[in-house]
Amino acid sequence: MKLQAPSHEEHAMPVDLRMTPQRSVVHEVLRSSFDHPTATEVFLRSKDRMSTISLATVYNCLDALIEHGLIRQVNVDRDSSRFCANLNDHVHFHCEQCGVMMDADPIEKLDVTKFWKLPQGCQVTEPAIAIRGLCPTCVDKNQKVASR
Amino acid sequence: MKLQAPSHEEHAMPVDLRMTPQRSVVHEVLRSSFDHPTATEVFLRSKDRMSTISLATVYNCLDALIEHGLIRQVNVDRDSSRFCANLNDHVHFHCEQCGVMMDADPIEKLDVTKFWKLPQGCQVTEPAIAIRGLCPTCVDKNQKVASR
DNA sequence: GATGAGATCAAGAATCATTCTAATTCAAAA
DNA sequence: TTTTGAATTAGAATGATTCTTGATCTCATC
Ligand SMILES: [Mn+2]
Ligand SMILES: [Mn+2]
Ligand SMILES: [Zn+2]
Ligand SMILES: [Zn+2]
Repeated sequence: MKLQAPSHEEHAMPVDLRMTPQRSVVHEVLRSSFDHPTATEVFLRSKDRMSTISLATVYNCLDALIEHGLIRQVNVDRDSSRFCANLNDHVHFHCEQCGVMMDADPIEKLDVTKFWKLPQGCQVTEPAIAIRGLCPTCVDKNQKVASR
Repeated sequence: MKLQAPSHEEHAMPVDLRMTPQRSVVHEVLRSSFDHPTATEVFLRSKDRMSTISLATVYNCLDALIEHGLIRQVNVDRDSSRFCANLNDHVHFHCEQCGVMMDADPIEKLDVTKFWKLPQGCQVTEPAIAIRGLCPTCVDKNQKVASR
């Protein structure tokens, strides 16, 4: 993973990203995906639109799009990174059984210092929240199995 | 990552774990470490106490100890897993600059449904919270650099 | 329109944490 | 003591990601 301390003077919006055909395709794939695909999944979907695109290029495009704030990278544990074109503030619900990942919109801002005693002198950048559980499909599936 | 749906009938406490010399050493290393070492770091520290222990065994021991609830695995993004012998309910503060990881004890229980709109029908198992920021040491270091 | 500098793309190699395999050793039960 | 399954170990395999390197493209300038 690339640790990249956000500098305070950096702008929220991209300055200049040459929107090449490959980057367009990758961006478009993500904007029309709501399941948070992995790099390989993005690669497969991109090939439908541009059969010559390579996995290396998909990784390059994802990096470029992330750096310019057009998409977000989502990590849950050490699983493959997933990617998300929803730029609104949100966290992720992750199904422990099938792996599906869904957006969860914020209701109110969480002040971490209200909930946890941070070590003296720590400066909080951002809490990373991932909500684990069972998606509706898996809840149903389990109920059916249990009642047999 | 090992996806392992927690079954409802499983017991919270370990039933039987043969406490072999290697498992003892790994456990003892973790109980005397407060910096959340990686598997390789656990391996190096274990070698001080048992020079013949192998990395494969350390991985096996960590798995066994985790499965029996004697230690916890901590993941931040896709970095190497870290391990923690603090079994009290707590979350982790992770320094973005130096990578140090510290425990943060809960003040009050967080009800995720108060803060985020979960998709209809989702069953929450557990929220995974990691707090990112700068540790006191890095805050100081940066201040000194800035004032030069 | 031609040229050159720098960005982008792409194939394949390298990396590295982790898992797997298979052979050996160990330990508790019979 | 023999048996049998578990534990240990070295080393190979895996797989996501990053790196390297050469080809290709873009676009400003001539
Ligand atoms: Mn999302
Ligand atoms: Mn801890
Ligand atoms: Zn599911
Ligand atoms: Zn630090």
